[in-house]
Amino acid sequence: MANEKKIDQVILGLLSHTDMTGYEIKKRMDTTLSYFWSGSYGSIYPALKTMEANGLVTSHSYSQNGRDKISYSITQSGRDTLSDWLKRPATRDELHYETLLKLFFAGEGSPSQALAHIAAFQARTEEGLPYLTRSVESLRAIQDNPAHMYYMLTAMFGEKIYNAYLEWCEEATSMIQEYEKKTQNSD
Amino acid sequence: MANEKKIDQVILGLLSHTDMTGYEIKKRMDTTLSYFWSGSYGSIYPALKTMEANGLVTSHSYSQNGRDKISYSITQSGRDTLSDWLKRPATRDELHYETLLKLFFAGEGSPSQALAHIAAFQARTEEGLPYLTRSVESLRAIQDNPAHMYYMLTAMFGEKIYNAYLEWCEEATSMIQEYEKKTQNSD
DNA sequence: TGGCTCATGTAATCTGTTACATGATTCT
DNA sequence: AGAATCATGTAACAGATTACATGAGCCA
Repeated sequence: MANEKKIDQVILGLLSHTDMTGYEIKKRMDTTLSYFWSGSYGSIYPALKTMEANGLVTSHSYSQNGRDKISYSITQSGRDTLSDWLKRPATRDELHYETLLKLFFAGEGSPSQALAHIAAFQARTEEGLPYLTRSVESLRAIQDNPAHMYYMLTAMFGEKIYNAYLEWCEEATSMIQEYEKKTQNSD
Repeated sequence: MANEKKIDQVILGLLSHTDMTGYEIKKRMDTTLSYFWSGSYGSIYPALKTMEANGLVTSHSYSQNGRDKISYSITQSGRDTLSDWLKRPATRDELHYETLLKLFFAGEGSPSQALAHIAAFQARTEEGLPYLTRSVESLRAIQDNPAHMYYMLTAMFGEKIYNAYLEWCEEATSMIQEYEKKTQNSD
């Protein structure tokens, strides 16, 4: 009955803001949503087809700059579906930190490997943080629209945990380096 | 060639510390690893069977308190597989925060719904935090073993981000409440 | 006695990724 | 000219969850 497929809800949510093509939806996931959601073309395009067949979205094809595009709009039925989903409590948050997993078992490897995993994680985080900081700043300025407040809140979440990541990276790195110094082990 | 199936690596990692039954592996995931990994019986038991067939683990059945158990041990081949995996960089961390998703689209719902999602997230976080704090404290005391340092580092990670979650929950809650006051909207 | 936890397991299903294919346009 | 990006899409596969089944022991 109730549509629980998450990818559908994400797409409906994005379309509730503005019309988009499948390609744009993917891009949006890779930027605005990247710190709390992800999805591939292989899930987006089929989901759009299915939802159109079910009357949750409509499409119209057009050409822009010589490129063929298919833009999707949310229907009232789609809005109702999204609204129903928003009413229900979140079932759970699915977090799979491969980095943490490798660190947890790092006793089977070497300290330098552990340091490398942390450094890679740190680099990725540092790369993503400026985008979040900019988002928070620009959204703080425009308080016209309730939706903008919610965007800001999620961006604030991202900014906060990214900063927590970076703090942790520094602490963890120096603890492992201390340990290396004490044991004088090479690998 | 190289075994990339994550559930296999998690199990090998746990077995690298000590022998365990499938049931114990599941329990461990739900406690020690819960803030960065999860898995179900439906993935654990079949993985154990397959890995036994491939010589990565061995099993022995016994009875304890009248209960039949199957305990698994990691083999040298299993350790090699784990070690190979630890050498390779983490491909990516998969984070799916359903809570954030519902908040991002909360403009299509009501402020009270948004507050409810945050409150539920806060409650779950508050429930899990004491376990992490205790883990960090007890692991800080025993610095005998490199493996313990890595456990502590992951627990520290959990503690840090859980505290960041809670800070954010308070900020987000009061911002939404401010907004509600300004607009005097009921839902 | 009834309900919960311990303990193992399977089948159906879901959901999604990866890798590929296609072809046009824009950038260098 | 060649590489990268825009843009859509599919097929094969991977990986995991859910729901169920079974049965024993423990607690109130």
